[in-house]
Amino acid sequence: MTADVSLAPRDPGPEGTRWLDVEEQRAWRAWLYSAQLLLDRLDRELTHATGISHAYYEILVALSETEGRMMRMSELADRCLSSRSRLSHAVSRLEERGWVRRQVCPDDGRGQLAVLTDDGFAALEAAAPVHVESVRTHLFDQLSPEQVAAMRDLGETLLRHLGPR
Amino acid sequence: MTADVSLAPRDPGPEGTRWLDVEEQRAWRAWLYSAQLLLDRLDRELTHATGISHAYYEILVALSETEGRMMRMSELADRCLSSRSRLSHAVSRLEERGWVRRQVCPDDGRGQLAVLTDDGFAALEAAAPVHVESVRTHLFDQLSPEQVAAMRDLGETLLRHLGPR
DNA sequence: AAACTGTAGTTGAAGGCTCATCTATTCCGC
DNA sequence: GCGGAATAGATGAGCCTTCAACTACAGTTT
Repeated sequence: MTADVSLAPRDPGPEGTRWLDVEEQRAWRAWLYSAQLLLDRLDRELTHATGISHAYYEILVALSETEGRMMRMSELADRCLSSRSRLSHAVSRLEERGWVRRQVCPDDGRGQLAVLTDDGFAALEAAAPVHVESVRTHLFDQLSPEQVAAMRDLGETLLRHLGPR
Repeated sequence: MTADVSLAPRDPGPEGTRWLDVEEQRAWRAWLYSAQLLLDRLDRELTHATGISHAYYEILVALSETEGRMMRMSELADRCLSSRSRLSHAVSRLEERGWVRRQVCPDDGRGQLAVLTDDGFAALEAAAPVHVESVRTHLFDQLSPEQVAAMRDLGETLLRHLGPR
């Protein structure tokens, strides 16, 4: 029924590949589908209700949390799990909206600071309740406290392996 | 520390928004980051090792699992959690690679069948072990059997809410 | 069978992401 | 303080996704 296994029957012998068994496939598919659907749903609802994609939202949030509402580009990229290039493009677009501006970093002539403007902060303030409600509706309202604990445990376990680099 | 809450202190009163508490934030952040990192990692490893993105991989897998290795476009889109438009573009690109071809649906003159070619199947056969190994390394090898069970439970619970529609 | 409505799929434009490349600045060893 | 290596960030091309039309066929009504 699933991806990775449909091929297993055709290459059954002991040839080194650690194929997934039926239970693993189910777990994997359930995780993958739910993750894709949830991320997609949250992004869509936020975008349609506020005009801010989840990617932009994360940038605005990161900036809003710092002293002075400003942050070095590369630090911001790390926080947002974004590549430098992607962040640079995104900040350019946020600049066009008037929500962020760039400023040369005083300490390091190579560096740039991304600064959240008042308009940007206002946009974030308007979007936050919408997003939180969305996360509640599609995630927390669906889960028991035990499942929330398991979700956290799972996430933190994977994070220890995957990053934060 | 996180997104959704950084704004909570500034709008503390009882104004209707069900903000996340500290525990919920941790769970949410852990899930979000781990999901983004894992999806990204798997896609990157597959793409770099085989030239097949995860999105393409899912299309090839879906086709490979059917009788005759062919499927209606819209059914394929549903299986891959893809929009019709996105799938249509993707199939066009796979057609250029010679991995899929289109064929008018005999039953329904409006419909198209996407058919996996032998080359496409061969490409999938080459990619599958790479992908499975990646999923094992970054997911299953990191988790206890209990965590795998929890992951499945979580995914299935969310799927009941989010779809499949 | 003509007209309407709904469904299947495609298309093109616009925005977003990735990758490779490029510039500017800092750091390091001498 | 000079020259090379490393770092910060920007940029442009190409690919991918989305969105809003658009075409074509099917099913339904009259």
